[in-house]
Amino acid sequence: MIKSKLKMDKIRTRFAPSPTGFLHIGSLRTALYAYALAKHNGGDFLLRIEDTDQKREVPGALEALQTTLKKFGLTWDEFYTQSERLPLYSSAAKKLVKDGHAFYCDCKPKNAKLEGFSQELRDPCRNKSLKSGAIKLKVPDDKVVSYCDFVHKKEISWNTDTVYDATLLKSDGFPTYHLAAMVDDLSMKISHILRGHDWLPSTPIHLLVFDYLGGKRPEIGHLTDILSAETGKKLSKRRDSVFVEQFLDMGYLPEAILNFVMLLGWAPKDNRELFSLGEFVKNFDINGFQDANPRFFYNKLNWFNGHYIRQKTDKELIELLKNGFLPENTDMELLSKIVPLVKERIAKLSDFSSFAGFFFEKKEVDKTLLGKNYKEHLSKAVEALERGILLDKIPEENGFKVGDFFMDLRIAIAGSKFTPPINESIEILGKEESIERLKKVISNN
RNA sequence: GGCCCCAUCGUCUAACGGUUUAGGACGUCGGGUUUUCAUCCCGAAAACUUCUGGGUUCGAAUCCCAGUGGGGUCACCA
Repeated sequence: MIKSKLKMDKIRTRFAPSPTGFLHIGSLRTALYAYALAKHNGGDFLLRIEDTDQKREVPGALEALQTTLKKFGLTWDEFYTQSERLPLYSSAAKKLVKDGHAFYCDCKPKNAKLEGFSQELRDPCRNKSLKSGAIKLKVPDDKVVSYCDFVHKKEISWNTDTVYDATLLKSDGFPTYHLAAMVDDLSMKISHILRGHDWLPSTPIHLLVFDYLGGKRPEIGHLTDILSAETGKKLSKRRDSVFVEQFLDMGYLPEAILNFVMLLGWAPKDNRELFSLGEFVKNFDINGFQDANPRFFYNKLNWFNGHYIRQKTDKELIELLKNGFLPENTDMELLSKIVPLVKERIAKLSDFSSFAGFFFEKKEVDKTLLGKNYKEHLSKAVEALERGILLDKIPEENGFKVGDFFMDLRIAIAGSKFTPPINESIEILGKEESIERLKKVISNN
């Protein structure tokens, strides 16, 4: 019997962000998939910083990026910075000129944002045989370039008559993405390029560059765009929360964000939904990629987050709450008593204050919420507390309706109809404070 | 506008030509547990039969074509 398993080269993927700000939620997903693709097959996952546009670089962005990636458990095996590899790109560009696949251009750079801008397909400098300036790709006429996308699992092709003479090396000596990324993917022996859908239209440029540079072209796959639930368009910084750090600040857990995002654009055959990073890597299947753009709905994110919050031990949850979700100078002993009561009531860490805020400060009591017998209810409760009698006995002894009695109590103590269990809350709050709050409501006409 | 991608419940998706009266999850609604809310458990509605119209086939959500609709992209940014 012949076991014919194709001996594949080692899988090597990369995440290649530019250090221009926070980590986009879509980028996190791209990184996750690239990581899983590599790790599922025992391969390497590289982090490559594409900092070839000095103007857009944001100080500190690189460090922030790495910190965030690590929070999600996405660790890399190798690290590269393009700005430290400049000679590689310029010599590659010069080789392309020498081989007749690129040319120098001394036109002044155009700005796409300017009004009346229109891209010319064939650059006027392509036959001038200039000896200096920017270097552009000499796109051949009427040729078909194609590749098989491993996300969409289909062949995609272009006629080069629709491809413009893209700039490869800028006049400042820095490469553009079109050059740098291809040179690097080749030299770093990347086996699979996984990137956003927005790169799909410029893929023919990259195919040409790969072919002219020589060597084995990596597999290429384009991930779907994540669409805004409201607009149905790509998530935008202006309207939507798009940065991972924003979600962290809102009180979403890394496990939940990761789990949510992995199912936007990928699904297993058995429709399983709960995955840790490790489980995802184990179950990862390249056939699970989706073709259609998903929408970012918060419902499921919230559900995942609630789920993962409940998975935490009280101690772990306290540590998480310490990251900016607690009132100033929170008493830790008090907190450890409160946390078990709110754990299954919150969907986000930031919900803590709305459920447990009354433990730390007196809340305004809206009298219209109280029942018509509230004074009687509260007076008996005060009496019981003062004499140390169990509150549970009060309704029966006085002929109160149990629900009404405790509801008035709840509102007077916490200022809300929705609270943690009121008996336990009173115990935590203390007899004195509780009595004081009840009396205040009784006397405040 | 040119080029490219896409199209199953409100949302994320399963179904890879026939076990489909299209399955699951979130959300919604109803019920149970509970002194509230939440958790948890049970159940229901939900895709004018898989955007529309053609074709291929004994048979199509699944393959092909067209239309329509949605998205992306057209820089010396990535």
